[in-house]
This record gives sequence, C-alpha cells and structure tokens, in this order.
Amino acid sequence: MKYDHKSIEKKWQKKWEEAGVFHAEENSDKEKFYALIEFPYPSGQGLHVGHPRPYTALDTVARKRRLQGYNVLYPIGWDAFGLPTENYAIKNHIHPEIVTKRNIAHFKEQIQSLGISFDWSREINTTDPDYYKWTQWIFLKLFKKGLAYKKEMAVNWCTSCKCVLANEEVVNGVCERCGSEVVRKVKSQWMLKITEYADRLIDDLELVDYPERVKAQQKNWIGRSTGAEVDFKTSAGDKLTVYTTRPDTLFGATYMVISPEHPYIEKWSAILSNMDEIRAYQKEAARKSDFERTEVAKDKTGVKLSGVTAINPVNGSEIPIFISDYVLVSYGTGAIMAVPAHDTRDWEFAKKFDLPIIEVVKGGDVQKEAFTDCATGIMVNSGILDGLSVENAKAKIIDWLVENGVGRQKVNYKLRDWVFSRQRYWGEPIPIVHCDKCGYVPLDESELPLRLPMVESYEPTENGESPLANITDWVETTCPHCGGKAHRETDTMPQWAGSSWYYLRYMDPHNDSALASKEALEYWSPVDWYNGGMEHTTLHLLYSRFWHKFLYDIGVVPTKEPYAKRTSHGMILGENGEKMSKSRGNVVNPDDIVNEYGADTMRLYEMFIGDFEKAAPWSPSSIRGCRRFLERYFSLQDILTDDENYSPKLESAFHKTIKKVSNDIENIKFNTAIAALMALINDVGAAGKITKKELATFTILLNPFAPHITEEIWSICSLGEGMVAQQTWPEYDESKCREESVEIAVQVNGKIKARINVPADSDKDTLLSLAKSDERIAPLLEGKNILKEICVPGKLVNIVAK
RNA sequence: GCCGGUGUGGUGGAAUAGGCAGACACAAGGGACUUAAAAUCCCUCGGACGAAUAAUCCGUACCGGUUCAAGUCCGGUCACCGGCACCA
Repeated sequence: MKYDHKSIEKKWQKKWEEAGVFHAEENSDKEKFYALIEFPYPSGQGLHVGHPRPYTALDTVARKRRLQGYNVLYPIGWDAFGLPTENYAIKNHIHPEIVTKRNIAHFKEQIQSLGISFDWSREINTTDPDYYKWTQWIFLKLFKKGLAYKKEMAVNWCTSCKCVLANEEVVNGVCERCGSEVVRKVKSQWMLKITEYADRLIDDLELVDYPERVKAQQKNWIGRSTGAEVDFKTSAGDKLTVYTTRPDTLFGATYMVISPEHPYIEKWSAILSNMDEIRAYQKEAARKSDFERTEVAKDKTGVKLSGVTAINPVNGSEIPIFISDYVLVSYGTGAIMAVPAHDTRDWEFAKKFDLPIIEVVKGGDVQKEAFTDCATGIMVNSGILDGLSVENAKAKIIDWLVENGVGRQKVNYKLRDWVFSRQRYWGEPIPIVHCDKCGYVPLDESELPLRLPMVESYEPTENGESPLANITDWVETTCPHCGGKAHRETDTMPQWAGSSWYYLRYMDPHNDSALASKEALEYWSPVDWYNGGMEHTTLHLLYSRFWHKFLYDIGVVPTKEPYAKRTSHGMILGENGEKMSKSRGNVVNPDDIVNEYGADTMRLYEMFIGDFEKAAPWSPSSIRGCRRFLERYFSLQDILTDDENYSPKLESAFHKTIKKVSNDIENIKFNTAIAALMALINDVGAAGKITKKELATFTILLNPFAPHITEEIWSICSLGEGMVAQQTWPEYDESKCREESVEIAVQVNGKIKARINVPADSDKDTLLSLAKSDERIAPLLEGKNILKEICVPGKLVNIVAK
C-alpha cells in the first residue's frame, strides 16, 4: 500500500478534533503539565519554516506527557496588536481589526495543517476586548500601587514609526523594528517602575531552570553593581555626590566630571565665569543622537568649569570639575570622581586635558595606560589604605566614609524604568483620564474594557501625538473622581503589554470576572516548560517576569516566577546559511513542504535537522531522508506477524530504544531520539519481520514526532483499542537493555589491537584472560612485563606492558 | 573591552560520567532491477600508504599539560557566533 500523506493527515486531524483528545481537562485529579510556546504575531506574510520548530518540539513533549498520563495544557493564541498590522492597514485603507482577523485565519489554517496538539478551545487574542480588559486591569493595579507614573523625560523617538521606543527596543542607536534613526525627544510618558524589581529579577533566577546564557543575559541587562557614593564639598558651598565602584582609589581622584545635563550647572550659573562655553558644549551634546554619541566614543571632549572646584574628602586636596558627555546623566548620580591612573576613560581624558595621574594601586605603569586589575594590586599613596589589597581597601574606605558622614555603600543598576506609552492606534488604550483639578485619575474597574474607538484614520500625527488625540468625542470625558471635565489618555500600550501575562489567561480563558480563577491559577501555575527565542530574553521574558512578580505581590498569582523551565530554540536559516528573509529571497513556506511531503515529514525533519538549541540551515535534500524513513515505517505492515511478544533477537534493541527516546525527548535531544528510531527500523528491516508488539511499541515511540502516520498504522494494523493518542507510553526494563554478548576493544599500551566478543556479564578476570589469550594480543605481550591492567566492563581492556 | 557560547568528514550532525571518534542522515561514487528514467534495493565513503574489507601511521581549530586512556579535564593561543558596551 502506498503512503498517501494527504488523505491520512486530513483524516486524523478531523478525528482528533471530533474526539477533543487534546483539550486540557477541567477539575482533573491527574498531575498537570503546562507546556508553552511564545504565541505568534500574525503577520501578513504567514508562517515560515522557522515557526514550527518550537511548536513541534513542545508538541512532542506534550504528546509524550499525555501518553504518560498527565493532564496537559498546550495552548496557543495571537499576539496581535502592533505596528506592522497598523502600517499595512494605513497603506491599504483597511481597518487593523480586519487585517488582524484575516492574518489570524491564515496562520491558524497553516498551523492546523501541521497537526500540532494545541488546545484550540483556549485560543486567545490580545486585541480582543475581553482579553485586553485584563491587560488594562493590571495597568490600573500598577497605577494604584505607584508603579505606573507619568514623567517628562528625554525618550527614544523613532523618526519613521513616529513613536516612542523602550530602551530595550533601541538596537545600535536605531529602531529595532524598522532600522530608522532614533533621536532623543523630551516627552511626557507613562513609565513602569521595573527598577523596583531589579534585585528580585536577578536573585530569583536561582529559582528557575533557564539556560545559563539566558540567565547571564538578563543579569547583564539589569547590570547590578555594588560601590559607594562619595560627597565632595565644593567651593560653591554645597556638595557634589558621585557614584563609584572603586572607592578604594579615592586618593587617586585628581578631577571630577559631571554630565552636560547635570542640574548643578544651572545652580552654579551665576558663579561660573565660562557659561558661554559651557552652554555651547551642552547644546552640542544634546544635539547628538545616541548613535553619534557612541560613534565618537573614543575621542573625549569636555569643558572645565571655571569658578567652582571640589575638595576630595579623604585628603582635602582641591580638584577641578569638568563637564563631558562620557558621563551619563541617567546612571549613578550623573557625576564621577575621575581616577585616571585606574580607569581607562579617565586616563584618556586626563591625557587629553593634561591632568595629573596619581598611582594608588601598584602593579602597572600608569603613565603608559590605566591599571584596572583589582585582583593583584596593592594600595600605595593612599594614607590609611597603604599596603592593603584592593578588596580590603574597599571595605576600609567605606567604613571611613560612613564614620565621617561623607559617603555610603550603594548599589546601582543599568536597568531603567520601562517607557510604556506609544503614540499609535493599534494598541490597548491606557485607562486613565486627566483632570485639571484631580490630575491623573484611573478609570473605575467596572468601566473596563476601555475599547479602542472605531475610526476612519489612524495615521500617526506629525506632532508626535497619538492618532487617538484627534477623536474629540472620545477624548473628552468626565473625571471619575470629581465629575468635572477631563480628557482621556490618548497614548496606547506597547506590544509587550499583552504578552506579559497571556500565559495566565490560557489557564481560564473565558472567565469574565477575573483574569483567571483562583482554582485555575492554583492548579496550572507555574508554566512547566516554556520555549522561546533568544531575541526575547531582555524584552518579553524580563517584562513578563516583572508583571508576574507584581501580580504575586498583590496576591493574584500563587508563584514567584511564571516559568519553571525555559528552553531556547535555534533559528532555521535559509539554504545559504543566512537568516531567512523576504529580501534575501530564501524563505521556505511550510505549506509547500506539507503539500509535497506531508506534515509528518516536515515535523520529523525539523526535529532531526540538528541540535535544537542551535541555528541550522534548511536542506531540501535532507527532508527526503525523513520521508524515506516514514515510507519504510509505513511498509512495516507488509512484514507484520501476529506475535504478541518481542522477538528474542530484537528485545534488547527495543528496550534500549525506549530508554533512549524517553530520555532524549526530556533533554531536548530530538535529533538523536529520531536517529535511534531510524537505527531500530534498520535492525527490524534486517530481521525481515516485525511482531505486533514491536510495531505497537515503535508506533507509540514515533507518535509524538509523526502523529498522523502512526495513527494510521495503529488503525489499519489493529494494534490496539482507540487511538495512539490514548495509549500508554512504553516502559523499558533496565535489565533487558543489555545484550547477551558485547564487543569490547582490547588495547595494548593504549592502542587498539583487537576487538573481541565476550559474554555481557563477564567479570574482570574473565575479560583479561580472554583478552590476553586472543591470537592477535598474545604475541604482542610475549617477553614483556605487564605493568598495569585496566578493565572497563562492556567497553574495553587496556594492557600496559613493557 | 566585558559576559555567554561554539569550533569534529564533502554537508547536517553523533559520542551518558575520561574508555572503540564519525552513530543517524544528506550528498557523492559504483552495482542490481528497467527498453529507459524515476523510485527502490545492495556496496563504498576522514586522510596517507596500498590490490586489499591486510598491516601501519596520521586525524576532533592551534600549542602545551595531566592520565594506562583526552573530542571530553587543566593552562595558553586563534577564529567565529550571540548579548552588552563611555554604566564610573
């Protein structure tokens, strides 16, 4: 019989749906397992072959867990707010809601053709008012706890999207999405205090099972550093506070630098004699975009403040103050003490402005370059610190600063608060009104959802206002607090809002009185296994951990962390090894593969393509190997016998394969699990027949990878009651994994000289005597002294002789 | 510069915890079947030497070390990939 993937796949997809076999059970006594993939953004381009890789991987795990008797939740939905849809809508004069519906329909059809065991009864959509009602609800909670606030500040402004970006969305000074220039613009923005959670976002990484590279990247992004603040008295009669991670080098501070935006410049303007020069420098610094500022990073510029100096608290020496744009206003106190001997940037600045360089840590030549090694140096020229190690000097100077009231220990972070407003239409409206009398007032929770108004035009405005600002009868409203005239917030939330909590909604997607019921949250939390891309490590993953921790604090969710385990898939590259993209013309559409080879071949190939965590180039010819394997499997029905047992010859091979496939799936080694099945089918082919028992076991093992064809074989060969999806995952017997006889290598002086077959349970003495008496080994040992005999049962024997 | 990762045949990649390097595939070459092609089946397939599926030697980026034994552990070097980057 010919393997006709088209009719088989359609047939079984229909049967699964009718039987509802992939629906997570409500009120189940079974142990739960919650598998999650990052829900897709339904773009107009549809799926490419990269999408199914993580879906198939966790589908394999989910299907295996069901066979192992778990109550499995494996849901999907749509992260559908966002700019591409909005831009497409503007260009083609179709409302984004309609575009979204159409894109979702297309995505859904494509995904369903792959036979992924998603529970479609729990499908969610972030643009659905019943969904974003709860996104808005969380925002109100954040606002009421003081974690959402509006602030006038310089923000990243994408000149093409005409929209504010979060720091995380600016890559190399350009917009992460469109690649256009990003400039600084002062605007009033909604902010979320993610910085308040910085410590917990780092420390709680201890509680979760994430890949090391993900943890490292998150820590790096949060950028915690421990140092000290030091107060310097100034000749203006006030004090200037700096942050430093090297308080041990305080004796080496020979000047100070404050950022061009530092507020003290205004404060001192009356006593500064070179204000014109200073203002010119400030203007120049402000004009530069972030990109230019990093571009010119090597060449230090600055202006000395004439008229104000500072006093080093530790030795009373008077030192000059400069402004320079290498000091950032947004980090630390916006001011530094410069120790050119032991900081590369300070050293460059000092050389350029001919400032003194005083060595305080011995170990380098500070006239040639800054000596920054903390591990080996010994303190010199440092009064009370002389002779100490850097580490001890740090502790001692902080004590001294505290005793004298001129400093304190201080922790700083690179992480900044999350810029949360966007000046676009296709996002969740922020449920706040502004009243002249009462200020920013939250809507009552009963008013939610605050729906997006239906409008004709949603083009971004030139003046940087949200398109919603033009809809007067929506904007004008009454104050929920005093009843007077007020207007609505017209900015919308960023795309990251809806995806920051979606995994909670899947637990109870149709609940209209809470984001999910307490019982559902208790039962399903946390997500047991979350797979996603590395590109979301500092965006989505960090944001959603932050929201989750907030929800934990207000008693909504029962766990500190949302995701117990995280894995990351590698990208699928084009045939040429480059990233798949329309412009490179190397995009492969999964529809074509499903059509030509079938979903099972497609799934199998995506899992076999290589190490799941690494990028892998698409290879059209390798797909055929997977198709051949399935055809060979399909034709096993021709050599089927009625025997209900394993045949003696293959029994241990089957037990070993059960073990290997079981373990490999858990360890995301899908490629070797499939290789083991291929090897086993080769053994079966050599045997020339397969028993019922063997085919049943093989079918269940293969089912998570190739669900359709295995159901077909199960059915036409009458291997058991019901569907494969309702069977039990096979067990292996450790004692049966061993063969009766094994081939071991015999080495003489570490070189392999022979391979011998021995009974598997041979003890060391037997092995050694068998080895020594082997006709190829004996002559080599003749007349020699045996110095050492090493014996690894089942593996090898090594005889060291001289 | 800092953090994380990777380096194995023509290709994708295997190798539990230091124990037979190259599993499983792809591609290539040869053969069978066929009028022919496709498909399928069989054989070969890291390199050198060789008639050889004989023996020997070399071989997991490079240099060195530990060990009876190193792709794997240790020290150093190089290359590539990802993230951060004037963060004091």
